[in-house]
Amino acid sequence: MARTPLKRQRNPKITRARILEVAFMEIYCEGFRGASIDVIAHKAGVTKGAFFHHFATKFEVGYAIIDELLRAGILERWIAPLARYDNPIDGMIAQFKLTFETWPQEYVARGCPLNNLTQEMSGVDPIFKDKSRAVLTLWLTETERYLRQARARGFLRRGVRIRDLARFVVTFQEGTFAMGKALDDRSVFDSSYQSFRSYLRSLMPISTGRPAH
Amino acid sequence: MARTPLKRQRNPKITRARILEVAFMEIYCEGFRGASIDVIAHKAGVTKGAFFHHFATKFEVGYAIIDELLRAGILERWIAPLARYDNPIDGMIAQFKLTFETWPQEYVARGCPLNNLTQEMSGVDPIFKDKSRAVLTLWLTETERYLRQARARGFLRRGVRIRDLARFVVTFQEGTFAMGKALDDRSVFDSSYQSFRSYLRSLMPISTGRPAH
Amino acid sequence: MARTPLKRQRNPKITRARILEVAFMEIYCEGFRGASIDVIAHKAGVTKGAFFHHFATKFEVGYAIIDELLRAGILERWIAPLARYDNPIDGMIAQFKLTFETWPQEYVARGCPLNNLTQEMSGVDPIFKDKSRAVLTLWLTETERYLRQARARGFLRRGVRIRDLARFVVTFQEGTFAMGKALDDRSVFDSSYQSFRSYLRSLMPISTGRPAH
Amino acid sequence: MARTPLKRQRNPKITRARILEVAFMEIYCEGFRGASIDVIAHKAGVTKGAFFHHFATKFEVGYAIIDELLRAGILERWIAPLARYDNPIDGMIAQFKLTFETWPQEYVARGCPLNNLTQEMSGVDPIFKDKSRAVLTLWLTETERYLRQARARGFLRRGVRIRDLARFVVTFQEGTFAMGKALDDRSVFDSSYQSFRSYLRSLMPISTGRPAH
DNA sequence: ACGTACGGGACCACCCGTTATT
DNA sequence: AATAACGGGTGGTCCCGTACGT
Repeated sequence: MARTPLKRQRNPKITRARILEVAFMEIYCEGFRGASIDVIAHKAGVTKGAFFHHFATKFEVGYAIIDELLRAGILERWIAPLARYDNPIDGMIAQFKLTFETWPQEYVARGCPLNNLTQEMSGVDPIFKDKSRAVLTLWLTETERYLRQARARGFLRRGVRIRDLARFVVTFQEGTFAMGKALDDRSVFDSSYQSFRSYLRSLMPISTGRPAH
Repeated sequence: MARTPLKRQRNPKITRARILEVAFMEIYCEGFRGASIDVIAHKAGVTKGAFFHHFATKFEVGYAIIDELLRAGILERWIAPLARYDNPIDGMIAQFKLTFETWPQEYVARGCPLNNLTQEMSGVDPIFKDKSRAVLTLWLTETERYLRQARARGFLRRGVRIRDLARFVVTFQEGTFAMGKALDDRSVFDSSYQSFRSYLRSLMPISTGRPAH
Repeated sequence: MARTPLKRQRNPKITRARILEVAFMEIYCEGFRGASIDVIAHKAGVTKGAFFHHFATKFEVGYAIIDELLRAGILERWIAPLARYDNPIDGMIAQFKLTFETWPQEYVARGCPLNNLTQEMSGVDPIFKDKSRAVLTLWLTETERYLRQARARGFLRRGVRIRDLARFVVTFQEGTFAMGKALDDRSVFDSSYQSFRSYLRSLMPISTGRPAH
Repeated sequence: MARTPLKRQRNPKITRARILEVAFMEIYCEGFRGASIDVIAHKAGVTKGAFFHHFATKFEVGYAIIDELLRAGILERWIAPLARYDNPIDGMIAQFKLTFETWPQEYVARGCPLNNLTQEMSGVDPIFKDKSRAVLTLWLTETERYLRQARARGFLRRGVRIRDLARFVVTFQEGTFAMGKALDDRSVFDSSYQSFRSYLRSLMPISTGRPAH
């Protein structure tokens, strides 16, 4: 059979997606500045010409990662699942646990992709800041929505301030990722889970008493 | 009177300290990779030769920043003050408040220097990871020590797991810095304070009831 | 009445002309090397594919600019008008004045398009050299023709060397454009006009005395 | 004898001068944009690191070429020699002749270095424009000075406008270089010389009649 | 201890041109 | 005829580090 002359693939959507995926991984592993376009292009099996056809600058890939991948990640991992719970508080506790329990061992020391990008780039480039703020705001807003729902359904005490609590929920997750990364020790995930559950339960009405786990 | 030569004083200690201070600021503002040795040297009023005389590599300054500056920062800002409280829980709540209340406005969007460095570099260089882990461990260990003290003094309920709580205390501070940075909004500092205090108080014995703040 | 589709008209002639016009302007403003095909295509409202459909290479546009636009410019601005004068010397003086008086202010600092292209590219590409030489030769030849006519009609002194004078006429115009561009000061145009007229009149027979202007 | 390990030369003045000289030649031959820093560094026997130690940007070399080399060239080739003539008009005619007679054959098609740089870059970068304007202004000013001297000494007719004449002298030289380059024919140099002499003599007082050459 | 010339490498961006496709 | 994906390659810049010199 004649050697097919390495036919040039011509599928822009797939090419772009592949570049984006590879770029995400490279940036996640090496940091935004540590990632090299040459390497990304090479690993994605395209040339730099193709790379720059799909993304005008390196920053643009970063933006796309936030807008397309990380945002979707939050939606999938946190927001969408909450809809399945009658008691959103239970849902949050469960999702918290699930998130960190299923977090791949090799990524413990890598932390949260969104947090990494934000920490590294939000001070450098205002668009990065805007975009990560947008995703975080989405995360916060949706969390707030579910917390309000929880309160309406009687799963939260009257005095609880929804806004502060939503911020706690997100803040503590980010902090947990950061600690896991810094200590490279996933046992902090469980510690965090214990505290997370403990705090949230302390805000439930007394009547909702339930077994200690 | 002898001619006092105005020529540059050759005081290695001072020179080193100045370089370190400038490097810290540059790295804090631009990130480790974003900071340039040329710029650091220039801002410190020395040449690159002087820089490399005091620090063998760029990484070495990073190490020194963690070992000397950031470690000292934790000690001063958190650990040392706790000794002054009879009730360490009150101390932590107060120090949490103080830390974030006095955090300069222009640094809100810059976050925690230790966290920044760790996030950016711990995945790149093992020594960075070791060193930041060491500082974090110090922070955790000392916090644990005071928590144990608190429990011994009856300021914590029996069932509270000290290790988890210590991790919470540190994790939540890191998370708070990260959120403040990402959202560039210091109002999250107050939200975090409310949650922090709320959670810690929920772990106090009931008898210790105190005014609503 | 048949549906006139508003979709892009596929009129190769017009497309080509538009590309050529835009390319001329870009190259005139940015220089040949400074001009980008992407930008030209974009400004012409076509894609790069269309560009390369009409011009095999970037150089080809350059050639077309000389062959079609610049050559026509010389004919219109200089050669054709001379035919309308009984005394070609008067014609040249008048056309010299007209050329520089009507030269748009915003193009003073841009100089002569032909001269620019020639200066930049004649040393790089032999075809550029040939083509600009051809246009210049046309300019020189036609000027010579009119000068000979002038001498035949008694408007030039016997001893005047036609070839040298023709070269002077062209050379000095190029020099004037270059000076105007370099100094970005159109007052040099008037200075040049004074010298041009002064020199040409000094070559007229004495009898042709005329008012001091 | 042991191999001397290619001792690193450490002579900044010479290094800089060598880079500058090579850069001048490369830019003169290839144009500013056509010249490559890699090639310049290589031909100068230094690395890019050394290049950028001496010149912060490519533009800076261009600036230095104008400020240091081209300016000196005008002074040496034109201004200084005029001082040696009792009759500056004769001096200019003689220097005009000398300039173009001694112009190396292989550089005829390259034109005037100052003119080349100016034509290519003055429209692109304002500093280039300023710097070349400064050199041209020097050239014009000094020429004017000698013309005034000539008039004072009775070598020019009363009515001659010094400013216009100075501009003519410079403009026509630039034009001559441009024509020589474009036609790649040094015979235009002689044509220009004839016209130059002819025009300047036409401005001398009648009494100063001299042989036809 | 410090100054500075210099080495060598890497990175982002761009650019011209080709080719598959409609 | 015209589009857009893609190929390669180069170019300027900057950066960390070395080593020579004082």
